[in-house]
Amino acid sequence: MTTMTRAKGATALPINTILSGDCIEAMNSLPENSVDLIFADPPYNLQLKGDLHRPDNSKVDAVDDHWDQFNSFAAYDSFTRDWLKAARRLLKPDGAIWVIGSYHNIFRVGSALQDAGYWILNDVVWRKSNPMPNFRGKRFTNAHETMIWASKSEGAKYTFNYEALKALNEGVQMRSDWVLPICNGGERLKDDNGDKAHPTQKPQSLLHRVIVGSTNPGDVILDPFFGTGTTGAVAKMLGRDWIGIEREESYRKVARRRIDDIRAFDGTALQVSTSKRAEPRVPFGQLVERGMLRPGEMLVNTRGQSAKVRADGTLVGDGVTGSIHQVGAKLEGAPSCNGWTYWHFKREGKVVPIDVLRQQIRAEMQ
Amino acid sequence: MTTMTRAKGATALPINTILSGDCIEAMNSLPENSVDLIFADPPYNLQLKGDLHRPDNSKVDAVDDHWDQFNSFAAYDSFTRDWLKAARRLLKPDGAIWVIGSYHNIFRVGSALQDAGYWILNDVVWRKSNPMPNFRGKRFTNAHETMIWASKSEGAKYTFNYEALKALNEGVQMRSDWVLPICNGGERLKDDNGDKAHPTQKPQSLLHRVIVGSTNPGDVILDPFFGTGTTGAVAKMLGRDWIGIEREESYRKVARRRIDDIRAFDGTALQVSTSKRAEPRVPFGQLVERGMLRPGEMLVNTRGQSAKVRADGTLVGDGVTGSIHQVGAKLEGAPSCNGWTYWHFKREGKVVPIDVLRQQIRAEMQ
DNA sequence: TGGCCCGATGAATCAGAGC
DNA sequence: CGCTCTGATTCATCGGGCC
Repeated sequence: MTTMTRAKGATALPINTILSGDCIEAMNSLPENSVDLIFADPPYNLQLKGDLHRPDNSKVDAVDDHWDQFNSFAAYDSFTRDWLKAARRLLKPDGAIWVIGSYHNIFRVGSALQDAGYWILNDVVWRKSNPMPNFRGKRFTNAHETMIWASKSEGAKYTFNYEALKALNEGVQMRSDWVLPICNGGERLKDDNGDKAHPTQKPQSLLHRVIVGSTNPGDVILDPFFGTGTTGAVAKMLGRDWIGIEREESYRKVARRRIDDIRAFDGTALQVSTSKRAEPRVPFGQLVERGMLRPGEMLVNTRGQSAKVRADGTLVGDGVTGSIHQVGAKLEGAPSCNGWTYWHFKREGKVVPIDVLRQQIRAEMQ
Repeated sequence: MTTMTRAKGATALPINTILSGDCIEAMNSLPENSVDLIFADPPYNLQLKGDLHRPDNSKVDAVDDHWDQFNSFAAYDSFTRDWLKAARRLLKPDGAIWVIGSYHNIFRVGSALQDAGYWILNDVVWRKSNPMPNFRGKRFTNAHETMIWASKSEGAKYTFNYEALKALNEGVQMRSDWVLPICNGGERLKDDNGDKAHPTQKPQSLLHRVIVGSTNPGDVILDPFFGTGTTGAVAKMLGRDWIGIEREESYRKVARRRIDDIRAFDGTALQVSTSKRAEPRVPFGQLVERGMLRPGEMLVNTRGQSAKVRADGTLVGDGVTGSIHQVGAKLEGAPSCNGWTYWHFKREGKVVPIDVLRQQIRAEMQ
């Protein structure tokens, strides 16, 4: 699988190869100004305390691997500065970098990028369509991760395939928020025991969008935290060259086998990246938040019975508190009720179904 | 509009007032540990080079006000550290802060928050349903902003109205990505010339969700970059007290007029759904004391296993003696168990969860 | 073969009161 | 502060087994 090409300088660039060892040392062994794109999924520095159980008492498989352990923010910052510096040396002047992270580390990474002279082009939010819930109800569902896209320096002529991304997005300009499912099912790589081969494998759809949008065929893409090689797999499919760096032999082994099995331009696994979303669900509470209905306002049904809107989007009526559907069902003595068509509000003497307001929101969202 | 209350210390807290002047000095004049929530929309440190024009050659009205100019990252970081420090002094130990920003500044802010000892709880993405397109087609549509929600320190007992937010989201737990429209139309405040009064006015819907989710009625909310007072307006509507700090008289004037025109929602509309955790605790032994269950009576789980009730409110089953929770956990081999939903008793041939008896007691208590 | 039900699981900084 | 005990808490998806 190893192929060597000559870079501008004297040193060879080991394209389509997985390098072993520490990523900073490995990067420093490569020629400067030789790489078109870097995609990096560094350790997130999660600081997990005790165990976490689901409500059904099953235990959550935590990311507690040794490679994610740092003693302090200072240690993490130092590590981040070092690998970002080594990475920047490798980038061609018009090259770019993507880094993915969560709130645990992404603010450190973003600051370090700016301090190192990179120029941030966008932050892009990966909105997970199926994230793990917050089991204890103590915070918001952690439903996204953040990617930072930056050029090597201000004013660089980075690659951006605007029309290709627009086509991927059904003819509409690609936005900075991408809705994509997490990596599971058949795409999730298993080890010989049938367990997941890597705790944080990224979906190919995410890399597909990154690579289509910010490289051209024949470009060289480096991933210094290669893991099980999603970057290399998608790069190969899309006719780009790649270099991976990975410390753990177990990950390298899985990645090698995976990439060897891929033929270029075999995009069957990527169909999910263009799949259409279902019609957006509009929570009734959003009508209250947006001021379309006031807390305290009365809704009425066709029989003239009424219920009061509360600040959290629940209704109070007939001695019951609950959703528009629940209170409607109670009033009707029915097992269920479509609150959207059941309830009405008054404006200028007229009685209007609340579904009209939902239609307005959907029209804006289109 | 000015109201003064006495804080714990000697200094008065000027609630429901807009303070003028520099936000750091103003914050330092207020008593420490006196504020429940801080919402901050600091300058974004935008670095716009030259004017931006739409495809039809019309000029985009950029954010280039003098208050948004910083000469370097170092100057911006210094400013950020200073106001975050002053803000942290004001927060009650169990208080929290929200800061909103874009990729230009949010990584600096996030790092500074962590360095100052705040503890990040979530980052929340405001996904704009109608953002300004990227006119030049050189980047992704900048379609979101990022908010960071943090407690004053690790382990603090921050306020999170989980059930209210879940109700707002039609019964599904609230995620870290919020889809809300930008502020325009009638909500957008105009100055006397009919131009927009403030370049970055935030939508009320955003503040509604923040305030419902992380404060209780009667709490004090401080906004050190008050602008045209969205925070104060929504706080007043929702029955919270507020303090604004704003340097520009023109913004203060618009904000004062705006907030004076608002009336608060009535008390029952402000009540939100609460968690079971808030309900009074009922010892299982009380069911025995009150004769709702007899000592010697057998309880059963859904698998038909049984345990005997003792006079002191403990159970004996499977060779174990202990609380309803302990014996249930032992039978399931689980780390914990909610005995109230796990155990059932028999009456007239029917199997009834013991939680029904707890509900009876709670109904009598209310 | 199809439909339904059940179990498993995913980058997670996930409790609070009482003594 | 530390220890003990109570008891609250989940969404989307995939795959396997069963009828």
